[in-house]
Amino acid sequence: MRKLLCVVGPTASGKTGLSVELALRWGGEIVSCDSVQIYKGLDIGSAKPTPEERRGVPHHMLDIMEPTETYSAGRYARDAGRVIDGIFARGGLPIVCGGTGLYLRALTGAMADIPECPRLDHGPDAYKTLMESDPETARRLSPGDAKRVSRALDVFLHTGKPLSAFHAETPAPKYDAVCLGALWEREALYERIERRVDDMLEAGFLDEVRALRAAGVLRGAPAMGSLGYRELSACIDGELSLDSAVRLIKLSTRRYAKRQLTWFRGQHCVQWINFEEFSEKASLVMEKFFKA
RNA sequence: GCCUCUGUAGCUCAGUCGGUAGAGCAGAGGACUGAAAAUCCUCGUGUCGUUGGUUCAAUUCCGACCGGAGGCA
Repeated sequence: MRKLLCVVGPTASGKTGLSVELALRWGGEIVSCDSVQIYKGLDIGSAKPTPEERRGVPHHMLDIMEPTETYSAGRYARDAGRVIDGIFARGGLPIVCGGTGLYLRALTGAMADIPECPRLDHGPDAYKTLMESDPETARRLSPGDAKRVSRALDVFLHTGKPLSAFHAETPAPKYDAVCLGALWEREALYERIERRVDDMLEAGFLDEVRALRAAGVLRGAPAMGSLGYRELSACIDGELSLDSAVRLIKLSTRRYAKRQLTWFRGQHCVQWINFEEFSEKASLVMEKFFKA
């Protein structure tokens, strides 16, 4: 199984800079693993690397979707997998960089092979229905977890096969992921988050959201549910003051970082490295990476 | 200076007709198989401002003191 180098961590942990450093030093290309940077026009608020930040390193999986389109972990696995195989084919070093845990799992850890299933509205008794059609999945899920309950029903109704059955046939992983995690003390990370939100506003985040709206991207569009875009849309529509919007963005971003930490802590492939020591420790890791 | 109100969890506040207390928010932990920056689950011990008194027992009643807010001079 092919080894795949990944740089992971919570938002604002400095993944972008670290991965570019690695790429410059070892001749790599960046494959973004970020569910928001996928979208065109979501630049400032998604902290998409600018041309200067990319420092001439090729970046993939950015700006491939319109903000009105729906993307998915499955499509990411397919699209990014093709890009990575292309890099390998020409003898390059792909470096996956991003904080979207599910996309990374879909890419490296394999995902059940399930056909596209249209999304349906299952009404208030969705959980009860699932209990009858796929009790195994129902037991696994909380009745309040509307999205997963709904997804499980979509799969069952469209394929006639319970989601749990698909999961049981999940294929083996495609890559052997070697993940470097950018480690921060919680408090320091939260400070970075707050400062970065301020910087984003300074850089014209609000205008970016206005421009998207003006271009016809509705509030309900998939991309607009992202952190910051959601709150600033509410602000533009007069439902929030800018101050409270900013406060909310900081709050929900901190929570997001916490969830990412929970996710990546559970991934055993992650080697955590203190951000300050990253550059020096990377050599050792890379040496080992290339050896075996 | 006098009067009134007030002091309980990191914050905003409930409450205990005397038997050592609980909500919201913040925070923490967890889950996660094609919406994932999404979605969901769990978690509340704190000298009840300090100090005397009454009482078997005081965060609760009484007094003094120390913060804070307002009112009258």
